[in-house]
Amino acid sequence: MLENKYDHIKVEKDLYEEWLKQEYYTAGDLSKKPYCVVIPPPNVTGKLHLGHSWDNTLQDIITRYKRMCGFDTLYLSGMDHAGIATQAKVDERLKKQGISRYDIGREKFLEKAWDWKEEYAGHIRNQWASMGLGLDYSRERFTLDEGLSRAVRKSFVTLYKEGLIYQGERIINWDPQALTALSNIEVIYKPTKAYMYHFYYEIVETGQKIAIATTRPETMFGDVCVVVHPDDERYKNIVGMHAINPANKEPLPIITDDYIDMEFGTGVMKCTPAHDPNDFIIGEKYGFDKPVCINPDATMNHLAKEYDGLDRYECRKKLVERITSEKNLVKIEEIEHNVGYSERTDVIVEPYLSKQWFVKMKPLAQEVLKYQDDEKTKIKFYPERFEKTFIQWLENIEDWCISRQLWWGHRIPVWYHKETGEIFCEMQDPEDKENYLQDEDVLDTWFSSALWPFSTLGWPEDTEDLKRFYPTDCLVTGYDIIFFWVARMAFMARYLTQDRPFKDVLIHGLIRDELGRKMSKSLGNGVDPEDVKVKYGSDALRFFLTTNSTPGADLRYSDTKVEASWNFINKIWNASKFVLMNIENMTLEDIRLSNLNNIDKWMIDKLNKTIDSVNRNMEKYEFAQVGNELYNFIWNDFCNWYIEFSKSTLNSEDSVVVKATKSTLLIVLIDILKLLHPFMPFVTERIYLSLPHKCDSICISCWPKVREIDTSASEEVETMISIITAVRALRVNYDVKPSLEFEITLYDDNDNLIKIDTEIANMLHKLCRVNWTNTEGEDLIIIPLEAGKMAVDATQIVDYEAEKERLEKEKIRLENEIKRSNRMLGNENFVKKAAKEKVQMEKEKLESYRSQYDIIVKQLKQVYTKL
RNA sequence: GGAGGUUUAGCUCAGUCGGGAGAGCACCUGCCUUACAAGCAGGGGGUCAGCGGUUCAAGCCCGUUAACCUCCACCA
Repeated sequence: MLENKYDHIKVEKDLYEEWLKQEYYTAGDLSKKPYCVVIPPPNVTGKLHLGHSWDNTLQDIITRYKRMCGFDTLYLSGMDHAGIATQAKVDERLKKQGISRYDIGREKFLEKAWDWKEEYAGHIRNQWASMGLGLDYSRERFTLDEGLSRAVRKSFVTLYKEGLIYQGERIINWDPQALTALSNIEVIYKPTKAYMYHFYYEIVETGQKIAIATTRPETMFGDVCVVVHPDDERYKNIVGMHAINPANKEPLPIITDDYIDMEFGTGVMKCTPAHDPNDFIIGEKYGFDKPVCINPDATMNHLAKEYDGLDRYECRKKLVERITSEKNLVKIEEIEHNVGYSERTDVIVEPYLSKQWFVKMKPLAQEVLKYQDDEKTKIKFYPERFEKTFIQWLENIEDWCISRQLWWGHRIPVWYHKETGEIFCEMQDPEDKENYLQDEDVLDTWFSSALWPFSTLGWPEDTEDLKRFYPTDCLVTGYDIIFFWVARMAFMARYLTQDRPFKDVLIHGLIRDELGRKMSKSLGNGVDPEDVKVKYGSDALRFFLTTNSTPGADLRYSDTKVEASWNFINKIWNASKFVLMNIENMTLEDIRLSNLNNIDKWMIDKLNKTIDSVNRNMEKYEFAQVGNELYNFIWNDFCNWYIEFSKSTLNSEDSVVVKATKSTLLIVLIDILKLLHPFMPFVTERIYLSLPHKCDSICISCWPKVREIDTSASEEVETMISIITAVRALRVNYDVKPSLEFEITLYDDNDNLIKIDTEIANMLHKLCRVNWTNTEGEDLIIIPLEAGKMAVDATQIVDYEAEKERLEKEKIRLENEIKRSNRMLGNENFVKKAAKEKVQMEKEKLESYRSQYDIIVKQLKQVYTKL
């Protein structure tokens, strides 16, 4: 038996441990068709936030649904080492102990990092457990584990041998705090206040002065030339001459290139090949040196002469002061422009010339784009529009800088011969190791993430899991990491496995606070999922997260909406209690779908329609739609109507009638629990296990199926429902004494008497004290119903004033409807062009309105005589 | 500069095939009816952002304007 009150803490307790013990989520039933979702591996940097809860719940809903539909379902568990992020956390922890990672060295540092990983992996698993995720822990992977490291090495070696990974000296984004290179997408551009400094450069040959502007004066120590546009009349005379760099007094050759925008600034640009990507291209083109004047930690080097060792901004300040004192300052302009910041450390990124490893992207991207054209090989995006984002990025892709100057990560599998410098890159380490030095760098953390869907299944080994579950079926992730992750998995999978990594991608948005702001640490507006779980339970949180937005849209967290979800669960709890109280010890085996009365049949019919629609929407990942559907079905059809009806039938003396209704109650309840289970696994399991039948967990039960049922009486039941609604309204509108019984008659649209089933007539009497008569009288209130109309004996209803008001309102409504209908039918084009059924329907409507109108007018006349 | 999104009830959002505008919360009225007052019953509340077009018919399709929000690329 269920507890009297729904207590989410008690309900959710202990169930998860049992599920794991029974291995419900361990895939491997070879008699079934496979279905696979891999978890986007969370970073082992900290606790999971509400965004994870959302992401994971979506995956869990999909896999629970598929499992119940009879698939051998694998929801694969795993975590990400998150290179730079984790290293920063471990650094921070060491710093608190007064240690730097350089004090303890690479090996010791890595030990600390592994400790950190173990600790946070535990937290993460606890959070997964409290969310109820049906993960297969027997296959759990970590991006730095042995198998995945082999996959990473295999990929690197393969790509390297094919020439798709290369080492190059290029301008990269340098994080001067983390002291590592970054890829383009790890740089966040933010509008920032800055100054544009205009300086005079003296022409050596003529002594004249020209003005050149820069936002980063400290890089002037790395300048190699001055560039103007070849068509610029203003500077024609000085091309080929030299300008004195006011920073170091070196003469700079003046050259021309049509890269220059004559409209911008003074139309003259200084060129710093080692510190600006565009300048780099020019430097290459004309064969200039590329002097580096800034150190990795953003201090100046010897080229800056007296500023050697100074921080880049300190140097800027001092240099500007000096140039000003030398009267070479034209002006300082305050501007706002986009400045790149490191995604992880939030320091300003320095464009920096350095030797790094890159993945050649064009050929890899091309391959994905080709496959994307074919329905059979493409990755299908839900919603579709994100495919465009994905494609556009691939079409404009730049090479990917994959080396990082960190310790926590996959060490680049490249050795340099100590004498010859020759590169060794194989699956095995070099045999004469003592003659080689391994590359110090590690790989971008996204390199291993890019292999996730197949590396976790055993690739590069041709394992059973890989054969069975790959390509995976659905990937769920936020739109913010389409570039970071989805695109990279796509091209790695194409290249290394000659397949797509997954068939579908379900994209969701960002979670926001009540005011629509992004949840962030700095705003302190984050909502901790653990708090929500304590207050409302996981089930309520899950239902809220997955039924309150459409795919791809952002979601606002709302306490009152989680509360509404809780209320819904409470409703289910109470309805279940009612069913359990009334079925006594009836078991599943006692259920018979025979001898159902019309109302029972109507209920099953409604259930069938709900199952049908839920199935369609589940396949499309339209979970909000499913949620809405189930909410309406359960709260309105089942609780408000059927349970109320059943209270009367359950009192019947006829045991056949009682048994049929009990069967229906039980059938519908069980199916409701199953339909809801993917959304709210705990409460549905708790109730399911309380049912008097021998059964295993609802987790491994069968998804509901539509039942054959006679639906001929459904319409009649719908009519009954509309009669009850109308009578209730009458009682309120006319302020009728509760004891008063109504005498009513029912007509169809052609004024023919409708005979009503005794069972339904009895129900009407019980539920709203309505008597069924065929009397025709003068004093009738006519109420239109969905189908036909209802006449109520009004002799006992005294308030003619109210009746007049109601009728007048009704008259106006009907007049308008008739006008509208006439307009449509009077329109030749409508009659000619619209679908025949539509025209016919409209004609019938008009008929109905007219007859209703006539009655209302008659009624009104009568009412006026009474006033 | 390029791309995408949003605009529907007081608030948060649905609205699938173009064919009588919906839900939750909030609000008003009446009820402790033996599953549930976290509930039941009844009710009020909309120029579907503006303008134009296509169509017999537009919240939905096309164009345009406005406001807001993302993403991408970034210029000395």
